[in-house]
Amino acid sequence: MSTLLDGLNPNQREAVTTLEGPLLIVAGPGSGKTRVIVHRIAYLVREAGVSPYRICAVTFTNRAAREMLERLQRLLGAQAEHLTCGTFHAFCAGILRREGKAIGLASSFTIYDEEDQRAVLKRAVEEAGFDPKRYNLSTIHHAISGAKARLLGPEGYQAHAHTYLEQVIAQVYQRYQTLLTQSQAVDFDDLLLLTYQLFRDHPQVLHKYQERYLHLLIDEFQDTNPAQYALAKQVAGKWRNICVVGDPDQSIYSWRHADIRNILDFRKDFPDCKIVYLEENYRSTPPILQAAEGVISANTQRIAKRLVPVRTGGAPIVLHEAYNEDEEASWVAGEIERLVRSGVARYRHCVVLYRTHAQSRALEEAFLRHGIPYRVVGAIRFYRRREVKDLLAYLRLLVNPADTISLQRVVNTPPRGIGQKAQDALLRHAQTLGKAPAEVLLQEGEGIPLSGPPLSALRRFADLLRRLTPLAHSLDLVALMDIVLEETGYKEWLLAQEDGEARWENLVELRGLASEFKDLPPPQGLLTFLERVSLVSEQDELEGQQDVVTLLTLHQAKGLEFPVVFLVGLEEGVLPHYRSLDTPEEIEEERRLLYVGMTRAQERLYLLRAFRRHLAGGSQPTLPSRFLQDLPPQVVRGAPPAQARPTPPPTPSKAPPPPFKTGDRVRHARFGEGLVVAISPSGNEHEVTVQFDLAGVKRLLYPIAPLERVG
DNA sequence: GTACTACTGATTTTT
DNA sequence: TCAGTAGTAC
Ligand SMILES: Nc1ncnc2c1ncn2[C@@H]1O[C@H](COP(=O)(O)OP(=O)(O)OP(=O)(O)O)[C@@H](O)[C@H]1O
Repeated sequence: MSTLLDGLNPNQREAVTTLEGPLLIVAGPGSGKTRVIVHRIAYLVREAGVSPYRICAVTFTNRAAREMLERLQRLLGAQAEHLTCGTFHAFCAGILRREGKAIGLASSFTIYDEEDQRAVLKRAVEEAGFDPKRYNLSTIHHAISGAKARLLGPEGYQAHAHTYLEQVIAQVYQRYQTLLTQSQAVDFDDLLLLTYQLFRDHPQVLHKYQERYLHLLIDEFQDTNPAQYALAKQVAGKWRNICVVGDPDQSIYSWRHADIRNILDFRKDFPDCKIVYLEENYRSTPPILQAAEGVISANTQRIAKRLVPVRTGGAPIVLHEAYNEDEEASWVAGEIERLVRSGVARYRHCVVLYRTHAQSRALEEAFLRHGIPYRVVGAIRFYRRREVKDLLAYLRLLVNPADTISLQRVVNTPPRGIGQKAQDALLRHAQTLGKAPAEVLLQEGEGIPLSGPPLSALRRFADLLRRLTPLAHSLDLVALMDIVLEETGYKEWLLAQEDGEARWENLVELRGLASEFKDLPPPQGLLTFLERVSLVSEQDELEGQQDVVTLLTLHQAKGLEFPVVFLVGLEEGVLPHYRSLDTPEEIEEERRLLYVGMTRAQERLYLLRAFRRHLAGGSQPTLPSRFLQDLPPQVVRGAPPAQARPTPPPTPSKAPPPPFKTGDRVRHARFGEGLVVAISPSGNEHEVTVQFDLAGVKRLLYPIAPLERVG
């Protein structure tokens, strides 16, 4: 009966059995946070008699959601199916599908991925009258995404736009949003923002969900953004049974606008909240935990937490310095071989973690040489492959003719003689009619200012669309895919391409994935499939069964645990990454990334660095990561720590004072231009506080940060 | 309109 | 080092 509480310590029990009111759980890695969420849900259902239908659990990744559901299925059986369990994005997508009408969004709306968003953005920049080459699309995209994460629509952003660049962005944002709306499409951030606005402006819709969700639970709360927190407050507004779980030291997504201040705000917004601390670590051996503590305690912007290992004994951390990345990889491969041969571990117990995907290459080569089975959770995601996106674009277009980006993608793929000029004519014509281009084609297609071969090519394409569109509503998904591939000539064309066979295989695989949805009634199967494809990424498919070594980025490793962990590339420029060296905040986040990586390990932890590494062309000498200095020597075996602490980065003993003063305008390679607010000496450097036009206030170390005076 | 070549420019992390 | 693009030739 109370087996649910048996495997829990007193604090965990308290967190599981405190059912009423707001609850904040703050705890370090391996302290059982996720376990508490799972058991709390099971307890709510089994002991408190709460209907699973009335519980909503939010996770950080789809994979985490699936794992949580699997664990709950074991505890609750079939009842678990009625739980709502997913990421904020998936949760919002579902709400918008059902309730979007209220804000003018058709239930067949399309979710644009990064690439699609960029295409829209480029067009928005042009249409707003700016030269897309003069503005960095990534900067603008990041700014718009940041605005949305802070719940600012175009008008709201405009109101805060002071500098010229911000004004430009405000106009582009406005245009970008119009284009999305016209295409009945949303980007990732819109999923959150639009749901928030829907709830805000349509109380009757909000009430429905407020009433339903008696309990809301949020995992990895330290990596939520303001929009997500606002949504959580809306949904929990009626019952106020909101339970959030997080660890500020594991916050590693601030670049995606996550904000740890949500934890502080939670205490302010719910002053009656109960706070539970979990202070026992069940995962790692004491040396691993001690080493990780050593690293994280060097962060200044942090509140120390107690974290006591439950386990005893344990091997010391192994530090290894290799000559270059190839030898680093070989060493890892050799060590894994040794562990497996001696029966200490199996392949599937080992994981190799790195800062960037590019680092996986040397490892893969070494594993191939050594005949070690492995799996990389890659950067080139399956669903982003050209041929996969082409087919998906055809499918999207059939359910959402307003989707102009998809139309542009497929209208001349395979080549049909509809070039840039014909496409422009169609787009312009549609614009004057106030309709979507594909709708113009579907309806009559007359009046397009074209003649001759381009016009007949366009007419043939219109016929194709007219033939295929009704099939989306009558055929099952797999049959539909087959017909589309045949009728569009895509299959034939693809197979005639250079690497056509291999790319065709990807479509066969996609078809296999789609078969899961083939039994849903016609348009539903397609809609569900398209949504899944937009929200699910490859690492969500991480299956634990096969006996292979796993290769992951540090970000992907969040929330996982492995008996044996190898962390490679512990060098200045790699970890901390050279693109994250400019502000103390960025460097602290890099340090947290290392902390997250180290605390994945249960039994054995290896830290590696290479003396030389391939960067931008040639092989270059490296310096050991500054974070290695903070490893307590008594828990480390391997290269003497003294070696790991030559002078911190390339700082000459006395740096020159900055050639600017408070009030001057300066330029930074990444943050753009801004105003110097303060300068103060800091060690050998000067800490310069700059109010950037776009990037906000940053503290930078001159001359480490590339700042130059302008004007 | 299409296909190829030569050049440029920029290099993190992802729901 | 390489990928994406702009420009050119057919
Ligand atoms: N009371 C307990 N008794 C035994 N094992 C426990 C207990 N609590 C947690 N564990 C184990 O500790 C490990 C870590 O738990 P869990 O993944 O829930 O921690 P977490 O706090 O979510 O970690 P992280 O923040 O690093 O993701 C798991 O293997 C879990 O089974």
